[in-house]
Amino acid sequence: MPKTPPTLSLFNTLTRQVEPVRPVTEGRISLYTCGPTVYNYAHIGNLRTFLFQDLLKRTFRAAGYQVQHCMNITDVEDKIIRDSQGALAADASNEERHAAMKTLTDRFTTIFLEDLDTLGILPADHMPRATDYIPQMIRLIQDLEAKGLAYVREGSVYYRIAGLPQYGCLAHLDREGMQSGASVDADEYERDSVTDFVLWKAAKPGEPWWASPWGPGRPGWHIECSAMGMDLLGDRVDLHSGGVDLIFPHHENEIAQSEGCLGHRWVNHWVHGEFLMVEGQKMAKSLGNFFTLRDLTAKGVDATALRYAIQSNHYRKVLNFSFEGLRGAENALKRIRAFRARMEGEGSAGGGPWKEALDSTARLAQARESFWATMADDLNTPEALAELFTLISDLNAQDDHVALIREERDAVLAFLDETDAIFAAWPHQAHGLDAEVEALIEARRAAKAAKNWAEADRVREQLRTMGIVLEDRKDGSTGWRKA
RNA sequence: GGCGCCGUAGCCAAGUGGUAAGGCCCGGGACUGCAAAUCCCGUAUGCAUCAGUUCGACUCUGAUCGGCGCCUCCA
Repeated sequence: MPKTPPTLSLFNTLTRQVEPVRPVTEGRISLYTCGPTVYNYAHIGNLRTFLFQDLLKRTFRAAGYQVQHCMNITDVEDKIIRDSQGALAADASNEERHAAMKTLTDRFTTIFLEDLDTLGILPADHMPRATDYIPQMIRLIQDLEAKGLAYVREGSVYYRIAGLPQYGCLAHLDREGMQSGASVDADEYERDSVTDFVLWKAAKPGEPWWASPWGPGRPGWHIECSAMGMDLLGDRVDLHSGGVDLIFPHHENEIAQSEGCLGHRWVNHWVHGEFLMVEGQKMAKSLGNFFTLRDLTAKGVDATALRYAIQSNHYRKVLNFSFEGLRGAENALKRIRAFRARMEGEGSAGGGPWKEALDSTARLAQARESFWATMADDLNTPEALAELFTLISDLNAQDDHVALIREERDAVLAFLDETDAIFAAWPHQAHGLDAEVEALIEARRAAKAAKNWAEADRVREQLRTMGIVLEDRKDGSTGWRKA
């Protein structure tokens, strides 16, 4: 890797343009990604966003940046309270209410982390839970209060958006438009303006609460990201991301909270991932096309294929998830993995039709350059993968005719490692063979030598059911790979 | 009503002013005992429709049709 990493460009929601990412500190990236609200299983739409964030992070890392990544776990929120308090008696103590909430959020936090692992999503450096940052949130709200940007109504605290000129800059909303579109939340107490949002909610009967300068209550919907983001990543963050639906109100309100407190720009680059549809329709439980990762793996879907299917589409385009697409992804991965296995082996050229000789070193260098140029241009994964595939085609053809030497094969493998560090779908596989497989391969070799084709085919089929695919080579030897 | 996105082959999907990348599927061929893998050839005279700008448009402009999102639950 070069000492100064290459500049990568990303679409910035603030400006609605693809812009180079200029980190506050050269060679380092601070990244805040909005994590889950842990009250249920994540669905594949949620996971698309987390996969996109993983791609974002891995790309910067692979480019040579040191990435400091913070992903929050939101473990206090309306739906969490709704789903965790039902079994409690009306006079349950606050301790009991907190315990019930924690039981629910602990359970789904564990499940969430397992899902991330299944999909090859790297854990963040910081995964703070909102309930561990209540004091920081209170201090932040007090600070906003002191600056005249927050006001109290009946134990709740609201943000006065009229006090922040840049309010609306991310979502590109004007206040008039918001006024007419604003809905009324019957649960809310009186606010100065319907567009003001809540920072701290006064406790209602049956809800867990924390003590605060404004009486018992709990944090509002957006404050945790501001508090934890500033606490863990600082006053100037390079990248902040989430799904497009978070642009408004969540991220707009984070900006209001953080910049109202700091008095200057908090996040330089906001990046948002698009939604996902299923078989051309919105994903909805009522349509029966609502999937969690576990729904899919139970159907035999390979999580890596899902990862590939999602990452082979551009993150800013609506993705149409389909089972046909998943099959296509599996087959595309087979091609890359078979190529990897071929490069890991020694090669045995055998002629065949051939277009023209090529210099594999130069060809590889060109592919690598194109790959990075296209990734640097707003994470254009479809085109980056196209570069990889054309390289594979060219080198397969070359290797058919004149076997690449070990040194050349190793250079190709290094590039596969480099790209796999981003896509996490074609890693090196351990090459150990157990004795049983070894014996079967030998048995087939003997049957072949005796021209006992029926027996040879039977053994080959037996191995195939064990997940081992044999490939007879031109020179008479037999190779194998995992299916 | 306001703001915004999208419509490219059977499916997925880049390109975004200079004459349609790539993947999957499919057909033909080579190689093979047969396979597998791989290679070769083929598969959109056309990029929702119509009109315009231009020497030239999928790419710019306008209109139309269709799909989607946001406008205080939401990945």
